[in-house]
Amino acid sequence: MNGITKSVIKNSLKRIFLYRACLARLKLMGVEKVFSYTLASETGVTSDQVRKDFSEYNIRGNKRGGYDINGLLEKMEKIFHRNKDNNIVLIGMGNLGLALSKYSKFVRRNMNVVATFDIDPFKQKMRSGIPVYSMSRLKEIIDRFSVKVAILAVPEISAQEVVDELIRHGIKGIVNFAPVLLKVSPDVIINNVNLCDELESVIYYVHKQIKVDGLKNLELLYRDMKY
Amino acid sequence: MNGITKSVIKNSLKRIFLYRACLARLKLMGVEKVFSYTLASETGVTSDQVRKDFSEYNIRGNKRGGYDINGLLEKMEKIFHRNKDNNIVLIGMGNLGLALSKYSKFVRRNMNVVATFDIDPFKQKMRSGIPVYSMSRLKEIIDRFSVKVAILAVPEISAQEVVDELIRHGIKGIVNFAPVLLKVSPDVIINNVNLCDELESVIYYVHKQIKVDGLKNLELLYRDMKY
DNA sequence: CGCTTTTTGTGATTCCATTCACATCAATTC
DNA sequence: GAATTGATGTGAATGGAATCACAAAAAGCG
Ligand SMILES: NC(=O)c1ccc[n+]([C@@H]2O[C@H](COP(=O)([O-])OP(=O)(O)OC[C@H]3O[C@@H](n4cnc5c(N)ncnc54)[C@H](O)[C@@H]3O)[C@@H](O)[C@H]2O)c1
Ligand SMILES: NC(=O)c1ccc[n+]([C@@H]2O[C@H](COP(=O)([O-])OP(=O)(O)OC[C@H]3O[C@@H](n4cnc5c(N)ncnc54)[C@H](O)[C@@H]3O)[C@@H](O)[C@H]2O)c1
Repeated sequence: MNGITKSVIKNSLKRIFLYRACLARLKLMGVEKVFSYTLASETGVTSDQVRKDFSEYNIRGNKRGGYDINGLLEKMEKIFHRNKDNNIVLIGMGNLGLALSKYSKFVRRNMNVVATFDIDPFKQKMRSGIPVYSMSRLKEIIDRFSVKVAILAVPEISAQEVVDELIRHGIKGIVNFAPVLLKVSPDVIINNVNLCDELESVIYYVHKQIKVDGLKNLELLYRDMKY
Repeated sequence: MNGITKSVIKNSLKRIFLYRACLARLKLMGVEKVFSYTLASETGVTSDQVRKDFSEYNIRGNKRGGYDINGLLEKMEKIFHRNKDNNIVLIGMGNLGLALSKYSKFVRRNMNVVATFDIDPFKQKMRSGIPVYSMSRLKEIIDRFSVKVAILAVPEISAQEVVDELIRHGIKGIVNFAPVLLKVSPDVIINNVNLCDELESVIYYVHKQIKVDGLKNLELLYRDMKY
């Protein structure tokens, strides 16, 4: 039960999600076929990339005919196990947990938050939306709904102990919002989402960009001066 | 004002954030010096990686003596512009926006959400925490606080129009929670955070892992049968 | 049916991030 | 103060992901 776990989610997988979102939109618009370059320009990648990604996930189209949107979406559903329901538990019904529990897009993708848990008895009284249970019922619910994946939205300080408990009860994958590196055995998938870092990254690049723009202007100025 | 924007945040930068979080923890514990391999084992990377990353950001230590934690943290603060305040606006005070507006870690890192905005007059009446303004005051606030970065937590359907407005008023970087690809000019930094995808990735890898484990067991069985 | 056009699928190539290997430097020991 | 030890810092090697280039397949057309 140890070893730091970096989240290792492939870029190609993230792109596949992009393609799928795009395909769903096109389908709604009544489109039936796409070419790799259509998807490419919609998602901001190259058409080679699209085809290479499809190739990696064994998705194939019709030479010359492009791809059939329905077939493509079906294939993706199978790949992503969206044909079966995926039951999820959410731990920590604070600010973030509450927002996540109300997010309807999860359900629309067959990801059902079947129950939420909180240590705070006051939170357990909430009666709108998804039920909030005490931590003592964790095992019962995980077993009943064959839950394999959890969302963790508890404070930093409790994150590790909660994770240990989750794994003891059979959880195999966790989306972790607490800004700590969890120690788990390597067969457990951890995906760390650190919103502070995401924001700070943007600030960093914005400052850098402004500096670069500044330099560009300087260069222009210099060029002007030469002629 | 067009061109799809993928978020391009370097892994090395993300690791630097990891190191920093780790250093802050160590400092609290009263530690004053670290070696690259200390940081490495704490963050689950190799010590080469740590040194290479530091080298990329021009952070340098003492040969043989390792790194001085205070010096390191100061250097990082400078790199990340944490010595100055960074003013942020948050658009969309729905479920997610509300949670984010209450998140105290932003402030602790000198990232101040100076104001939030919502189109809904009802939301504008909220009087706890950060003020919620109507969109008509966007320009005024952005100018007054020299805001360069925004958090976007509005519905998918409004995301693009709000982004256009933000950029018109001088915003240069956006953390976008709406699951759409925003079209912006290439000098604007976009960081897309798609929580559905993050969750779905975990589900995908968990299923895959279970399959792999299954195979491993099969192999064991097979080996047992041979002898 | 064979020729042309169009798009896929993938080996070959390039590019970039990580890892390796070691020269360099600072501290410590004798 | 020379020798030794233990760390950094960085070019070189490696590996993996993105791009390129083109052969193969399907559709259309005379
Ligand atoms: N609020 C945000 O927008 C935000 C943004 C990014 C990251 N985060 C991170 O997400 C986590 C939750 O943030 P939050 O703002 O919702 O905090 P919060 O304090 O509002 O909520 C935490 C909840 O977890 C519960 N809890 C505490 N210990 C528990 C335990 N051992 N078992 C079960 N439940 C427990 C608490 O009762 C509380 O309801 C934190 O780690 C925070 O750093 C929050
Ligand atoms: N709730 C979540 O946990 C969650 C998780 C992941 C992603 N998201 C995404 O974040 C966004 C917000 O989600 P939410 O659950 O908070 O939705 P929500 O409907 O609760 O909140 C959206 C808010 O934006 C405001 N708004 C709408 N149009 C606007 C405009 N043109 N200008 C300013 N404000 C406007 C609305 O009045 C509302 O208060 C969505 O795109 C959603 O897909 C939400």
